[in-house]
Amino acid sequence: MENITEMLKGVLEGCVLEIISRGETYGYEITQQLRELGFTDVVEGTVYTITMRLEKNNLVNIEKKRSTMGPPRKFYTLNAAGQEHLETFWEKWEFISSKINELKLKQDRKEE
Amino acid sequence: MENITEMLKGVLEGCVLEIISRGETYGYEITQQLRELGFTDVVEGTVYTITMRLEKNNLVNIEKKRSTMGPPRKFYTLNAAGQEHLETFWEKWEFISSKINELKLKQDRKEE
DNA sequence: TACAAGTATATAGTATTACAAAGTACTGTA
DNA sequence: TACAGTACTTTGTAATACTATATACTTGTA
Repeated sequence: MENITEMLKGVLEGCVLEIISRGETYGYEITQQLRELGFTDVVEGTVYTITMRLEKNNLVNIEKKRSTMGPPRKFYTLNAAGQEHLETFWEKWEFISSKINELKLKQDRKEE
Repeated sequence: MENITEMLKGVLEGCVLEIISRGETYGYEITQQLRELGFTDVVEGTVYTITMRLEKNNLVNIEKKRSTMGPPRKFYTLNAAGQEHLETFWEKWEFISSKINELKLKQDRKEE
C-alpha cells in the first residue's frame, strides 16, 4: 500500500505504544513489528522520532542492555502514564473509526 | 472527543471528498455536515484549506451560485479524477483500519 | 587484514496537514 | 443604521512522518 503516510499520522504513535505494552522491546524491533503488521514502508528514523517523543513525554521506562548482535539496545516499557495514554489512544481510535465507517456505510447505500 | 486533530490528518480530506460525492455542496455546508457526523471541532478554515487543495489538484468542478442567505456560494462536484481519488481513499482506509484493528484484537487477547 | 552486511541508535532538514485567529462580504431584520 | 447569521478567505503555527545520512558494533568471508 503506497502513500499512506498522511493517514498514519497520529496512529503510528499509538501502534508503538501498543507494541511496547506487550512487553519490553527496542526501536529496531518495533520497526520490524510494524513492517510485519503491514506498514512495510515504516523506517527506523520514523520509529526513533516516536520513541524519542515517548521519552520526552515520560510515557516509558528505559533500560539499556548489551546485545550479541550489534550495538547496545534501548529497551522500552510503558509506565502508568504510558498505559493511560494508550487507553486514550484506543478510545480516540474507536471514536474516529466508527465515524468514518458511518460515512462509508452511507456511501455503500449511495451505490445501490 | 477532544484533541483528535492529529488522528484526523489524512482522513479529513477523504471525508470531504465523500460528502461532495453525495451531491453538489459548498464549504460552509461541508463544515456543518462534518460537525453533525461528530467531528464537532472542525472549523471553516480547515475545510477551506481542504477544498482549496482539491481545487489545486483538479479533483473537483466548481460553480459559483447566488444565495439568498448571504454571499455567493462555491458549489463543488467531483470530477472523474476526484471519484478515483475517493476510491483510493477508501482502499487506504480499509487497509489501515484493518491493520490497526488487528493490533487491537491482539491487545484484547492480551487483557484476558 | 579488509570489507561487506546486518543490527541498532541518532540527527538534520523537509513536506504535509489541521487548526487558531482574524478578516471580508452579503442578506435580512429590528 | 446596527446587528446577527451566513459564507468565503487568509496568515501563521504546531504536530508529525519521511528522507537522507552518520555513527557504531558484530559476524562472516575473501
